[in-house]
Amino acid sequence: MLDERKLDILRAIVTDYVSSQEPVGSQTLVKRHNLKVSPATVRNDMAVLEEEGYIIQPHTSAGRIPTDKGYRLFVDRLEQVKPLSLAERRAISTFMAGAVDLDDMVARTVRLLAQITRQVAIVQYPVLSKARLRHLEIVRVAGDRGILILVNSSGRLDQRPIDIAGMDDQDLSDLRTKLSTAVVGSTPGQAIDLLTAVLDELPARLRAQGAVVITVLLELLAGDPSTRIVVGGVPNLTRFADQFETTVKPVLEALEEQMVLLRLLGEAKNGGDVTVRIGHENPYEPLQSTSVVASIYSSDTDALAKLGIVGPTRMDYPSTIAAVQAVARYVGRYLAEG
Amino acid sequence: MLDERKLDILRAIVTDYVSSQEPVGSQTLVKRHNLKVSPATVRNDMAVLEEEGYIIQPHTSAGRIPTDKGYRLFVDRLEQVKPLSLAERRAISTFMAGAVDLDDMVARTVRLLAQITRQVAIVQYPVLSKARLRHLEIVRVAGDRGILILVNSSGRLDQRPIDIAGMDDQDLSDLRTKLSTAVVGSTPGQAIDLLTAVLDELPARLRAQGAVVITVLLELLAGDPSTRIVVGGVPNLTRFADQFETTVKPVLEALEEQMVLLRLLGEAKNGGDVTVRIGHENPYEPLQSTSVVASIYSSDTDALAKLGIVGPTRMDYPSTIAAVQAVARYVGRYLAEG
DNA sequence: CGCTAGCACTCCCGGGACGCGAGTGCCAGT
DNA sequence: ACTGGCACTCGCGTCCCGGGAGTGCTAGCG
Repeated sequence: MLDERKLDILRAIVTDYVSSQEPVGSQTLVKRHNLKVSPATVRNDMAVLEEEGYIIQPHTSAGRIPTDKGYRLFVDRLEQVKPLSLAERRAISTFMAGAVDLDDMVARTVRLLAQITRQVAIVQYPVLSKARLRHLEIVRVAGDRGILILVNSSGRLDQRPIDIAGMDDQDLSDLRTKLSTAVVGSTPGQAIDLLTAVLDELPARLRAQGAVVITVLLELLAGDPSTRIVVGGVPNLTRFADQFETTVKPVLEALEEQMVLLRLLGEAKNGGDVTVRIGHENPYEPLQSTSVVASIYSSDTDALAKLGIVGPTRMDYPSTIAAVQAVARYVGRYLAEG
Repeated sequence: MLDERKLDILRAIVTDYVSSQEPVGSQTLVKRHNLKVSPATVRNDMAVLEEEGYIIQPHTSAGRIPTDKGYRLFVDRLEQVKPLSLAERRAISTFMAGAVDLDDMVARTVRLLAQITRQVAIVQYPVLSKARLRHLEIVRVAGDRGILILVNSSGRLDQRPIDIAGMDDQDLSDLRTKLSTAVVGSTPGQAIDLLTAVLDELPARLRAQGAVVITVLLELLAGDPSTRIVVGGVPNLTRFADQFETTVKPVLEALEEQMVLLRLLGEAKNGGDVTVRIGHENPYEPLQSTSVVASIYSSDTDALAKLGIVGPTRMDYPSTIAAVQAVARYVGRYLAEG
């Protein structure tokens, strides 16, 4: 059905269209890719590709542009991932090297990704399901208000305000010790199980307050902390001002909605490979003419979180995929090392 | 020079132009604001206003639009701040009521502000210069890596990774106690002074490590934590797609730069009043055709931080100013109460 | 049978002409 | 000091038209 030459032609159409942003015709195609056949032959092949749905004409007597299906085939079978240049690799590692804490690392990652892909970057905060709790603290802030603080082995800090009315410093200290000994050293999942038993061991005097605190603690442990998502490189959208309605506007709207972002990154597979979702393949209606390139990043075997970019379907897939992959790997490695 | 009627006309031009987004002519002006004079008279007055630089014609034989100077006069002398509707006030308080912690509060504030002004909202994290340190903790995360944690009376948490190679748990505990007793209860400013003395009191064995930790701690205390800025309502820019080059693009670029945002909010005065910076008055070149409406928010007498919105110069100043003012007050009150 | 050269056809796009309408400035009159 | 009237300006939408890029088809060639 599609012989080698037709695939070559499709590949040429995609790359040309991506770089020129204009429908590409048979003649220019032959010239630019010095094919060994005549424009007429190319036209015949293009007619077939069009029948099969890989390319379309915006209007009669215009060149062809790839359809989503065409991009899909291109991504699946035709492209080879471009290795990053040495300069780019070096940029990545120096960029990440200076990170001082988790927040900073995520901020740097998103900037880095936006910069090398020149698209809008999305990075989800790491979820360390296997991370162990290292520390639990209760701090009196003022009067009846306190804060419950959790620290885990990845350096992540969680906090939640709690009501500590009616407890003196000794009470707080006791409660803290009880909770701390029960919970420190275990994973969030284990901790949830362990906590239910703690309440019974509390001195009667602390029961009521303890129950409140434990409830908050359970929420904190169970609540999915992965909800946090950071976005960067939004000004890159200005490159697509001509597609305002189809690209800029829907992307801006999507970026404001954490839920949408989660779904966009959502089905990135665990295979370590990069997931590409093209146009209508996106789980979010308005992003019909954009693509999402996403990947899981992880340290060791523990799946951590996802990151990716959003851009027009008409993007440079080989470079973008390579960049996302590289950044995901570097971040994973960085996390593993600390 | 400018009699009452001319001011009325300027006021009418501004409000009409803001709502219609089209240059406004003498005839429509007379009709819509049922002025007691004829279009010809209005034209004469407009000629004067134009000479004085308050309005211009985009081209001969078109209506007039306000200049930055015109908006300035309008804001300074002509408008009266629209009180918010009851529904809006109620929306504000219910919106803020559910905040669980500082992060959440800031997030809610930015969403709220974006929603009621329908512009891009900017909120700076509160800086509590008078807040007291409540707690200091050193946690071993893994092997040689630790975290230094500070909690202050406003519920803010700061953290910094530290190298704790060569210290056992007892050392850590000692160091923690020393630092904690020295510092807890004082303001960041005082703490900086106090810390310099602490090093001498440390047992010789802890000197080297202690110096490192104290250095980090000093950085943490001195470093301006107000750098953090949150942005929201970016999709509101889509309303101004027609002014892509002058409004959307520069704003998107400004939003990416924390420093620029700080400068934009920068000179909001302490007077509790709202600052309006119109067009060329902005300290950032590319924002020539946008205005910034900003205010300080504070609990009690302690100045906390700033918040505001960015939008086209052609915006509804009375409503926007009222909204920014109201939100700033509510947030301040909320912070004061906890 | 696959490829190619030639050719007629389609249709987008940019530029020029044109009329409409909103708006202006000016002047004479009240 | 204001107003009515009037000639003038100019942006904007519409239409028309020619050029050009690109196509599909067909006949011919190896």
